[in-house]
Amino acid sequence: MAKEGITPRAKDYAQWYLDIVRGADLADYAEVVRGCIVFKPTGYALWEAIQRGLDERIKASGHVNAYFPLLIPKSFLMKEAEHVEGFAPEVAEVTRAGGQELSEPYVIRPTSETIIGYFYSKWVRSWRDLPLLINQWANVMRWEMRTRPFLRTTEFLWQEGHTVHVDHDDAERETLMILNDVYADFAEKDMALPVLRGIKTEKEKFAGALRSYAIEVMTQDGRALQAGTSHNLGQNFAKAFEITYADKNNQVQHAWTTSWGVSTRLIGATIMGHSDDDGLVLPPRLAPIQVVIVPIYKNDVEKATVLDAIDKITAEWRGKIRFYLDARDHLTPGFKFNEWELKGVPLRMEVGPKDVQKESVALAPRIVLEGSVPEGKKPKSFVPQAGLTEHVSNLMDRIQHGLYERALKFREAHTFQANNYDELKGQVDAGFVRCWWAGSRADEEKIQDETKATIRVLPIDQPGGKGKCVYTGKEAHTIAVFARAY
RNA sequence: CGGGGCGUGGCGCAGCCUGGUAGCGCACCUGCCUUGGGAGCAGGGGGUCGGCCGUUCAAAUCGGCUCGCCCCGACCA
Repeated sequence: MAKEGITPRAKDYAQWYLDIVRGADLADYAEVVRGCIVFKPTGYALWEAIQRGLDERIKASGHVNAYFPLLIPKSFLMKEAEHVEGFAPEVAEVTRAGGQELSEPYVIRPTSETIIGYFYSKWVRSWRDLPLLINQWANVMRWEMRTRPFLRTTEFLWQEGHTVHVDHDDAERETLMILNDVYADFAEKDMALPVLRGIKTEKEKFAGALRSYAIEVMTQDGRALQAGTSHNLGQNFAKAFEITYADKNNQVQHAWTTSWGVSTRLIGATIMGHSDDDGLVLPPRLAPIQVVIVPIYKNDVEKATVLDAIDKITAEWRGKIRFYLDARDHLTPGFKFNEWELKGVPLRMEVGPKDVQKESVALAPRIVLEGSVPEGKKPKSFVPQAGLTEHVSNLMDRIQHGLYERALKFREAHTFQANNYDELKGQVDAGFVRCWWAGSRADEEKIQDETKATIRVLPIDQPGGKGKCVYTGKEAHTIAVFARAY
């Protein structure tokens, strides 16, 4: 039942993804600028919805927004050894401006720890200045070898939070609070995507961090997509940039910093997590258009009465339901049905002459809901106009929850337990693999060479107890989750 | 950056091997007619064939260089 021009997932998942991006009109390749995309209005509207949900949570937890320069003196990037090593290969430099060579080149920010660190060192003097809780919405640039719309582009949009704390524990609390109360909460409630929360291994952690945490989403081909990261930077950047404060005993201390970010990759996560062979599927809380209305009529008289009925029906929707009336005259209803399914609108409402007569409307959810008509037939139900606003609002909730449950079931069905390395090798192409782990960084690298899979996280929720390491056979106290990553 | 594939109206493609004034489907425009799951008919507009250089009387077609895109791999949010 795939739409024209949409490659079925089972045939070619990568091509399916690109077909959705193009078909739903989310982005255009910026073919004149390597690795970049244009966020078209629908794609950008998704980003705006993501910004709203996150910004609300970021501010509710005491942070404020600010903005730092796009250009960073190259020397700044060099100050934290591990950080340089991690980012050097992918930074773009500005060496010439104003018609002459610059005495010191700037780099275009790949992330802003360094320049923000410089300013924080000026702003922080006393323990009374802490915690310093600032977030920035910005674009960044990383010269990646291979790009993919939303998932990895040379330039991308994100938010990066940068905070300063008095000690390790306070920084750690912040790092975890962001992971749980901001990122995981947003992903699960607004994006309807279940996330796996955990700690990154040494091999996968942020360049320059003491410890990195992440939320990981499972895509429909069973791979892992890092959807957000939160880092306890320890005193590494505080030392590199001399962020110090006088404590209560007037002793000068190096501060502890954190940073955390999510990017336009979340748009890719939403696409990969929910969409199907008919096109994009959007969770109602994120959808720029929640209900599309398709009027049905045969002549001008019918058209007038139908549009009039729609006006009355939607009069009380403003501010409650985001809807759009597709009044294009030259297209048949059937064409519109398919087009809006491709664009992922959660609910379609049809209003025709029969509905006007019977004071009903036809409602067709984008996904099959629990307890409705099984696969094959597209579910469409006729409901009375009386009480419709509430009915539609309820449907939005049911679709939102339905999406979450569907994604969760999928993840559970594609999460395996490996007791030995052979099992892991066999399972890792199909999904997440949980196993006991006591290996080294070198062991992890060897596994990556042999299976393409890496440890995505050491889950925060550990079962306790002990077992045999999947690779070394040694006694292990930690469960790791392996997967192939995007 | 390595291996593979591909650049021809907005989109998808044919034409290239064997050089000779650029074609098809969809989309678009106009009109009629239709409209509860991708309607029909008629008329019409739109492309210096990714770019540059070369071979030739003549290049979408042959040769060289270059740019870009897609897939696979190494790097990454």
